[in-house]
Amino acid sequence: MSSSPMRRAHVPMSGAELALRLLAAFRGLVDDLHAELAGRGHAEARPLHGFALQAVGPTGATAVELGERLGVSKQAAGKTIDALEERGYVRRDADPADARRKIVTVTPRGHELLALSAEIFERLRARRAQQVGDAMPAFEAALRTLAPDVAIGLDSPGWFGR
Amino acid sequence: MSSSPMRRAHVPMSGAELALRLLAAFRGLVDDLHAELAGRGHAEARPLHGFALQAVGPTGATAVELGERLGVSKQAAGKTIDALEERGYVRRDADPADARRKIVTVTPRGHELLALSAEIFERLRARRAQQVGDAMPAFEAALRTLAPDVAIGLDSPGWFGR
DNA sequence: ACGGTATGGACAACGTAGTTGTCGATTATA
DNA sequence: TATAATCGACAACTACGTTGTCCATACCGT
Repeated sequence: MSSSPMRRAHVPMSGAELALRLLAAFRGLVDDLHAELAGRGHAEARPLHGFALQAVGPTGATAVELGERLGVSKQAAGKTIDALEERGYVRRDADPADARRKIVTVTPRGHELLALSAEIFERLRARRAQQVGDAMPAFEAALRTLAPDVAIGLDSPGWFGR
Repeated sequence: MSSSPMRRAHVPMSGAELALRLLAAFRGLVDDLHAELAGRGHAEARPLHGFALQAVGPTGATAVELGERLGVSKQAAGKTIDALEERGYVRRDADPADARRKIVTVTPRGHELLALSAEIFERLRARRAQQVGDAMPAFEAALRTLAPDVAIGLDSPGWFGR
C-alpha cells in the first residue's frame, strides 16, 4: 500500500455536512454542560443564561448595554434579565446617578453558576481534546479562522435548546 | 527564537470559547447560505426548511416519519410540513393504501431549492477551506470525531434563526 | 431657565418553532 | 368482532426573538 502507515485518505465533507456537524458539536457541548449543571443544583438554568450572565460582567450592565453585548434588542435583553432575576442569578438596582437606569449585577448564586459552568466546560473540552488527540491545536486554530468573532450575535430564538 | 519559523504557540481555547465558536461557524455558514438563497428566488426559505426537505427524501415521508428523522414530535413535523407546503416546496397526498396516512413529497420547486442549497454550500465550504488551508482535512477529521452523528436532533425552537 | 431631543425601561402584540394533551378516523390484531 | 395501535389535526402552552408605543428622566442649545 502507501508509504504512510494505514492512514485513510480524508473524505472531504459536503458543505451541508460541515454545517450540521458544527451545530452538532456545539449542541453536544451545551447539552453535556446542562446535564451536569442540572445535577449540581442548577436545573433551571437555560443555556442562554450562562452566556447572558457572562455578558453582564463584573461591573454590571443596563438592559441596553446587555442587549448590545448580546446582539439583541433591549426588549429581549430585558426579558432575559427577568428570567435571570427570577432564578436569582442577577439583581436589579436603581442607579443613584440616573433615575432612568437600572443596574443589573450578578448575585453570589450567579457567580456560582458561572464558576461551575467554566469548570464543567473545561472538563468537557479536555475530554474532546483527548478524543481528537494531536490535531486539537490545528482544529482550534482552524476554528478561529472560520469564526473570528467570539462575540456572536445571539439573536434568533432558541439557539440553545432545552 | 525557536527552531520552527515564526510559528506562534497555539493558545488553547476555553471550553466556552470552543462552544461559542462552533456556533458562530455554523451561523456564518447558514447566514451566508440564506443571504444567497434570498437573492436567487428563495427569500422565504427558512434555514430549517432545507434540512427538513432533505429529510423528506426522494421517496417521501409521513409526518411521523419526518418527526423521527428530525428528532422532533410528529406535531412539530406537521407544522414544518405546513410551512413547506405553503411555500410550495412539498405536496401532501393521500396514501391510497392507508386512509390515515398522508404522504409528503418534494415538489420540483423543492428540488430546485435543494440543488441550489447544495451548490451554494459547496462554494461556501470551498471558501472556508481556502482560508483554513492545509489544516482543512485535519479540521474536518477532528470535527467528525467531535460530532460523530450527522443526523442531529433538531428539537429546540429556533436553531436556525432568522 | 426652558423647551426640544435623546435615552432607558416597561408593556403589548406578534412571529417562529418547539412541547404535551386530546380526539376522531382508520387499520391491525387477539 | 371487540380492543388496541397508528396517523393526522387541533388546542393550549413555553421560550425567545421582533417591532411599536409610551412615560419618565436626562441632556443640550438658545
